[in-house]
Amino acid sequence: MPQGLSTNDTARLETVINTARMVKRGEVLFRPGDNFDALYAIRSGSLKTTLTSANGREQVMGLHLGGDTIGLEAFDNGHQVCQAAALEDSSVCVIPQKQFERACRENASIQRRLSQIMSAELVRKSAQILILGTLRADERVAALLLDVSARLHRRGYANDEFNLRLTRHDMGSLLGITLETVSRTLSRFQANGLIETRGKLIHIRDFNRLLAV
Amino acid sequence: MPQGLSTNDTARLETVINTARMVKRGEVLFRPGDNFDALYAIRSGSLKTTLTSANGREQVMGLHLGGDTIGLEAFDNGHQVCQAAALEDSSVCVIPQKQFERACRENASIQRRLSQIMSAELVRKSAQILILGTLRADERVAALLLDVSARLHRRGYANDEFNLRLTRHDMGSLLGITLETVSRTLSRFQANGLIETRGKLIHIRDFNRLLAV
DNA sequence: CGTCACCTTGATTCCGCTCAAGTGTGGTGG
DNA sequence: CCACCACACTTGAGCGGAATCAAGGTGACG
Repeated sequence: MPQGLSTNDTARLETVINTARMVKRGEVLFRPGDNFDALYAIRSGSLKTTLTSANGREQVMGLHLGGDTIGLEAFDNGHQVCQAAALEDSSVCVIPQKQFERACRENASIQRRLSQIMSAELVRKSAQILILGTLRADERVAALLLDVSARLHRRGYANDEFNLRLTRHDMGSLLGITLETVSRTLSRFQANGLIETRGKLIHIRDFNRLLAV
Repeated sequence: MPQGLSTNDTARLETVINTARMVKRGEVLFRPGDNFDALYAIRSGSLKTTLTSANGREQVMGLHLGGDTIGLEAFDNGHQVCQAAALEDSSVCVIPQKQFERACRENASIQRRLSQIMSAELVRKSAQILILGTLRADERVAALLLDVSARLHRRGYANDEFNLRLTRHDMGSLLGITLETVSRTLSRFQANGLIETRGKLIHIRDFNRLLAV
């Protein structure tokens, strides 16, 4: 969140981020319709956001890792639109909306940073639309693995081995395919030596061939 | 754009929006990689935004009508990520980024309005992800027709008849299906009395059955 | 009035879904 | 600590919806 801010601006930001909150695995951080009283910056762990349509179908909108900020959709009409649930025991920074808005008003850098974060989220969603609109099943799975790998790498973790806390069902929902297709695709990737999996643990063995779809 | 702003705030906003620009049908307003020097508020007409992936597949990201603001993704890294092209002769307000940022700094209402616009765009993209991830072809086509209808209605136009300037190909791309499927679906809707079409002109005859997928 | 892009409709193919059965596996309570 | 149980995962068989391939038809514009 403080990325690109000076030490002074970061200090100002920290005055509004006074509380951390634990979210246990499976616990829901916010639901559609909740009042917009805070943004949440993920400190550790991972969450998924989901949206359920009128006819009851659930779609996983995103997988969110440490460093991500969630709840941004609520600026629109003052209410949350997604549901956010923890995939593992996680810790989030609570950023009270009122105080954060004041900070934005007083500090142009923080304000610009907010625009940047929201814009980055727009880009992320655009990428997801591209995946859902143009890729075949195996390409989607490869794209997910490479995306998670790159995001972890950017945060200083190993990029070739990680725990993907999503279930096969959630991965399928995120990618617009069924859990069976996800499972089969991962099995095939493993058979072809692209990856190794053991349950939720994923080891990428051949980045080039995974990139080549 | 000035929605929800006081007359004073609107006046302040208008000081930065000094130029209108015509964009002829087929003309490109901005491209991926262009420097972020302005946002664009659509005054009249319609545009499409598209994104082309590394392997050359093009995805229509959105259909943008009068009142919409485009170019918001560029806050992320200072460059445009989508391509915006006019679907018909259109007019857009040019909002120079530098001056707009100053206005945001000086005027908290304008700043809040920016957050709101970006958030609304996040919600719109979420809805598109939901469509691409969960709906079948005929449901997607129905969703598009109803979405356009509702947006026009909100702007005071008739909600049961409109000109959809997208080609079948673009509609298909937007919805993640092929142009043939779009064409067949529209024909079937017409045969069943849900709509009437004559080329790009669309007349909705039965909202209820269209809603019922 | 000819040309070109867009659209419609049909035939066939195939990718991913559905249905089904069996195999882990982690969390809980005895 | 172990046994159990619910839930998650894997794999197979068959089907179906949408893609692909193909062949006209339609309309806008110079």
